[in-house]
Amino acid sequence: MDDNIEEKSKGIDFIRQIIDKDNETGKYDSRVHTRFPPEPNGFLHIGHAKSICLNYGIVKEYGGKFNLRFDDTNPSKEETEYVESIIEDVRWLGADWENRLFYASDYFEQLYEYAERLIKIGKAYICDLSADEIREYRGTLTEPGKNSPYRDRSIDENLDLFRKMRAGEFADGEKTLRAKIDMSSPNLNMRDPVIYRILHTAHHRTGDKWCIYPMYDFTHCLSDSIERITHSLCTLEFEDHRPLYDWYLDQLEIYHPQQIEFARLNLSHTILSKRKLLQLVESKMVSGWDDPRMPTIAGFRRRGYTPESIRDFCNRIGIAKADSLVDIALLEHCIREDLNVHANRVMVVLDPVKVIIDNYPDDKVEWLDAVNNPEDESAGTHKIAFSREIYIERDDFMENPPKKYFRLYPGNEVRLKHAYYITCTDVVKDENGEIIEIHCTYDPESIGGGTVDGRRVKGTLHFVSAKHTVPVEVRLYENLFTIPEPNNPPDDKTFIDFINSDSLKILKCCLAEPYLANAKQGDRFQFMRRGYFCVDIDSTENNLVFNRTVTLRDTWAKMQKKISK
RNA sequence: UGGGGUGUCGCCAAGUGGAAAGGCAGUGGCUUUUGGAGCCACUAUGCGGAGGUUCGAAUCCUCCCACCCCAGCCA
Repeated sequence: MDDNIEEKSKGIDFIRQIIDKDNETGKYDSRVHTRFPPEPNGFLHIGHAKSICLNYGIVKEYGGKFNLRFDDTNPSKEETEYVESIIEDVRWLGADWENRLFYASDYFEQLYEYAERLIKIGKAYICDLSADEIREYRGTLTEPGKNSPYRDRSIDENLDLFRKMRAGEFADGEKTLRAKIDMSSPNLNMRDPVIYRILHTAHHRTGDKWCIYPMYDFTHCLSDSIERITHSLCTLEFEDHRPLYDWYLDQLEIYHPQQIEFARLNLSHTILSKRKLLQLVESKMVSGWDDPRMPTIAGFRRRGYTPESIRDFCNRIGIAKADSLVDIALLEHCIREDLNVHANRVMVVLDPVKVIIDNYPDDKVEWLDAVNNPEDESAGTHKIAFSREIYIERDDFMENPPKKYFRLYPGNEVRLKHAYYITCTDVVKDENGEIIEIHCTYDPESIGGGTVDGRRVKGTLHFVSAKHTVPVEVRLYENLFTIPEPNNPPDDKTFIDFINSDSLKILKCCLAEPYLANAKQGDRFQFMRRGYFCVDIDSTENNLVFNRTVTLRDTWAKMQKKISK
C-alpha cells in the first residue's frame, strides 16, 4: 500500500491510471490479466523486455495473472528454436506465467469455428481475387476501395467453399476468407481484411493438420478474448487495428478485452527490428542472436547484464505514447549501478608491461589482503600476490606525461592497490624504442597502501605479480553502431554503413590474478579501473574468456577526449 | 491531398485550471587506497506556434506547424 502511494506521488503511467479506473468501476470485476504475445520468428530484444516488464510488472502490482502466448499463425516464418529461446529469455527476466503457456495454434479449431460463425451471420465471404487483385481493389490512402466481385456469394456457398479450403481442395493463394466490412472505410484495416489464407506449409506445432491459417488480426484479438485477458497492451502501430478487433469481437458477441497502445522502445546506437537483427545474424556480421553486441535479451545476458538491471532500465524509461529514442547511456548506468554493489573487485592487466622493483628481495613473495567489494563488507576479502617483478597496464606509464597525469612516470610515486608505494627510477627500451621494463623502488613502510607519515599519492594502479598470473582472453565491446540512430541513417545510407568496426576487440594476452583461476561461466567481476566483466560461454578450463559488460565511468578518458577536440 | 496518433530541458518523463517532479547525460565542488563509488550544487520566467476563455492556462477553446503509423494472403 505504501508503495502505491509512493508510486502515485511519482506519477504512474497512463496505462496504470486506466487500470485503476477500471478497478474502481469494476469493469472487469477488478480482475487484471495481461499477456506477452511474441511471434516465434526471432530472438527477443530489449524492446520486448519493455513489454514484458510492463505486462508482468502490472500483474505483480495488482495481484493479477500473466500469460505467455506465442502468436504462431504463420508457419513459414516460425521455428521451435525461437520458441525455446523466448521461453528462456522471459523466464530469465523473471516473468512468471505459472501454468499459462499458450499458443495461438492451440486455438486453431476454435478460431476456425469463429470464422464459420462469421460466414453464417453473413459477415465473411470466400474471395477468389489474387493477392495483386486484392491490393488493387483495396484502393489507396485517399481513394476508397471497390467491392470484390465475390462479395455477395451465398452463405451456403461460402460455407461450402471454406470447408473445401480447409480440406485442401485449393492451391496456395487461390482463395481467401475475408471479412465483409466496408471497402470505403478511411481505415484500410476495415476494407474487407483477409481472415484466412491457404498455406500448404507444415506448422512447427500442428504439423500438416492445417493448410489454412488465420491472419494475425483475427487470431490475436480472439486469442486475448479466449484467454479472458483484461488489458491487451500493445504498441502504437496497432492503434488503427483496434476498430477491426472491436468489430470481430462485437460480431461474434464474445468477451471483450481492452486494448491499450504504448510507444515501442527505440535505443540509441543500436537497432531493434527483428528483420534487421536477422540480417546481422545471417550475414555473419555478428556471431549469432546472442552475440554480446546484440540488443537481444540473449546478447545482454551473455554480455553480463543482470535481469535486475534490465528491469530497472525498463522501469526508468517510463511508458507513454510519444515516439522516443532512449540513450543507451541509461542502460549502461543501470548495469553499473547493479554491478557496483554486487561484483567482486579483482585485478587484471589487459595490456601488460613489466615493472621491476629493484629494492624488493628477489625471492620474496607476499600474500596481501584485498577487499572484495568496498560497497559490501559481507563480500569479504581474498589474497593477492606481491613480488619483485610485476605487470602493470602499459597506459599507466608515460615517459613524458601531460599535465594532470598522475600515474607512473620517471620520478613519480604511485600506489599499487592493496600493496606498496613505488617510485619510478628508470626505463628500459628495446631497439625500436618500445618500453620493455620499468624500474622502480618501493617503500617497505607503505605496506597495505598507506604510510605513517601520511604522505599522499595521487595515482593508484592495479597490477599482477609476474610469477602469479592466470593468462586470460578478454573481449572488449563497444556500441554496434557509430551513430545514435542507425535506424534512421543520413543521406542514402543504410544501417549497415554505420556498423562500428571497433565494436569487438579481442585481447589474448591479458594477465589476471590467481583468484580468477576458478571463475565459472557467467561469473561477474569488476576488473579494477577497467570495467565490469563476465565469464563468457566460450570459456574453457584452459582458456578463460571474459566479456566486458561495460566500462567504468572514466573521467580521465573524458578529459582526454575533450583536450583532443 | 483519407484515417489514426504524438509534440514539456541534450535524452526519457511527471504534470489532468492555482508556484514546471524525477532519472540519464552535462558542468562545478567535496570526498575517496579504483581518475570507480558516494555526496552537494547548477541547468526550462518556460511546456511545437499564434490567438482566445479565465483573477489565474503546459492543462480549456480555435486555427496553424512539425513528426510518427496505415495501401502484406507478415506480426
